[in-house]
Amino acid sequence: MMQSDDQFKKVLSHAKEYGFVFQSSDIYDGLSAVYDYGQNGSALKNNIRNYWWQSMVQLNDNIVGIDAAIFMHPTTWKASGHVDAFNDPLIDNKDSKKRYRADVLIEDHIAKIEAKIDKEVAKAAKRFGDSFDQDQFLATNGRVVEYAAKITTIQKRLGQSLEAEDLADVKALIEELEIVCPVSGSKNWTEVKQFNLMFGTKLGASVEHAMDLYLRPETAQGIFVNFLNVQKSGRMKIPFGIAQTGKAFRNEIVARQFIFRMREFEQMEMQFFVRPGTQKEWYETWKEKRLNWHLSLGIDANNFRFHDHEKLAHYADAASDIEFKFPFGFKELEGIHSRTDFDLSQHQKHSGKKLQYFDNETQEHYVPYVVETSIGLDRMFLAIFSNALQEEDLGDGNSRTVLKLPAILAPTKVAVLPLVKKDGLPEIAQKIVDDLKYDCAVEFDQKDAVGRRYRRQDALGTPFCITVDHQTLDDQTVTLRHRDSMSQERLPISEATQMVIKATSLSDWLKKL
RNA sequence: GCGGGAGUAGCUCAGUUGGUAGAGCGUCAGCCUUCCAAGCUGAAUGUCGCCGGUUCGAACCCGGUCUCCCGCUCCA
Repeated sequence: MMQSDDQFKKVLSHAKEYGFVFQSSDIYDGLSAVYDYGQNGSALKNNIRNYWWQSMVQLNDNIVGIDAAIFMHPTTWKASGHVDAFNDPLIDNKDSKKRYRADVLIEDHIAKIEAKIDKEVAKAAKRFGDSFDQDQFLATNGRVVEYAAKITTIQKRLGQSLEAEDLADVKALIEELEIVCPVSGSKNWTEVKQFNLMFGTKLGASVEHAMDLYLRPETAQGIFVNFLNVQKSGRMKIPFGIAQTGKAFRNEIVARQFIFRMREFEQMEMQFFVRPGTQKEWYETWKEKRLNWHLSLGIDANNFRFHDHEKLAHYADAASDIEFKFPFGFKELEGIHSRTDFDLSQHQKHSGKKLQYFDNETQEHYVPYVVETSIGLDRMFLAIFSNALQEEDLGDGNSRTVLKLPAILAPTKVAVLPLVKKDGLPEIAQKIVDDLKYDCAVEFDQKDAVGRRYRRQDALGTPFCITVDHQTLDDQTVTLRHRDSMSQERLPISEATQMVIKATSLSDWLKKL
């Protein structure tokens, strides 16, 4: 645990020191749970996004990409369920310091009353034996009728209070029912507070004509509302997928752990539309495909595990997370969910537009089922970055800090270094840089001893260094130095540059998928 | 949001009972010319997170506030 904390701290300070991640609005003391990507971080993030996009959209001829707007029609969020589900009345117990959803607390109380009714019924059934008429008993037994009436009253009042957003009355109800905290047993409650997980804003310049909008809390809905547009204009045949990357926003009560849980974050999602009844096999297929994608980046398989959900959200018939071993433990990196036809059906209902597909094979219309893969780009960044950052013991009493990023993801692919700053070596090195920059991200560095420059590039994750020395003047060869092994090989300039270009181009990596 | 810890140079951190700031590394300029961070010379960088209070005087004491870390809580 201690070790993990230390590792996490190193990740934080390394990210800042080497221009990967800065806190947002740093000079104004920062903004809670919002981060900016720096010169190297944005390059790494773009590379991750690009690798995902290529392996989804380019490699699969039945998956296409879109880029939907962040603003969406407000009804979208009613249909998706976010307006209700992302709106929780919460209450704290001052003694146990535990937080509860106020409505759940009251519903638990109702469940206790229901348990009492069940008990009465059971007792009566035992007493009367075969002649017991349960319906009649429920309607006539004084105690049971009283309980039932009480439940109805509570439910009605809770419903009215929540509907009117009368939070004071919700608290009053909790007090009147003498609900105690399950942990402390006390009735020492705070006020009920409303937490809305969606960010609201206004469309329209004048206040009276403004329309309430939300910043999207997930990108998936942009895909669902465009289902028919894409299917028809792209002549897509089921099964097919729509991929999208983009920002989403959640007003988290608590956002922590660096870029793991941010208020503004980026998702990479693919919604795969399938014939009803085939969702299970597609779900399994995508679980496997997605894990393979992660493994293709060369990260140890022991850092990944599946976590199958036992408690499913109301829209899902299967759900699993790919968890990654972050410095603070195994946490969700990607979700693979079988979402049934819930989303499309909901949008069909709320919009009044048919969102159906005619299947020529089966000669029938249906609302497709959806298998979703949804990964957090920022989480992927953190996974890659924290896994790559290593303090390596060189065995001779020295150690080095090295960022072992997959070559295709590294912000800079190669640094070109003149061994010394004279004798025309810098000019040759600069020439190599100028030739290489059309093919990959390349850097020039002539400051300090060459060993120190190697270490600097190690810390930035640059996979290759090309060093120009005096021999280069004679025979046009250079030293190609490899980041991970620290080994060197002597090669003609053109061979060295071709090797770098090949090792850092996507195609060889994509072929492994 | 609650509880605990923390905030001093780019990074890691010192700073004695209150007397207006230091180190190492890094950065920059120059010298040296050497294939794995440690040679030489010189330099820059802080309103000690912010605001207020106590005091002749605050990095230090007190209050508030912002931010970060840990635990709870929440997590489609």
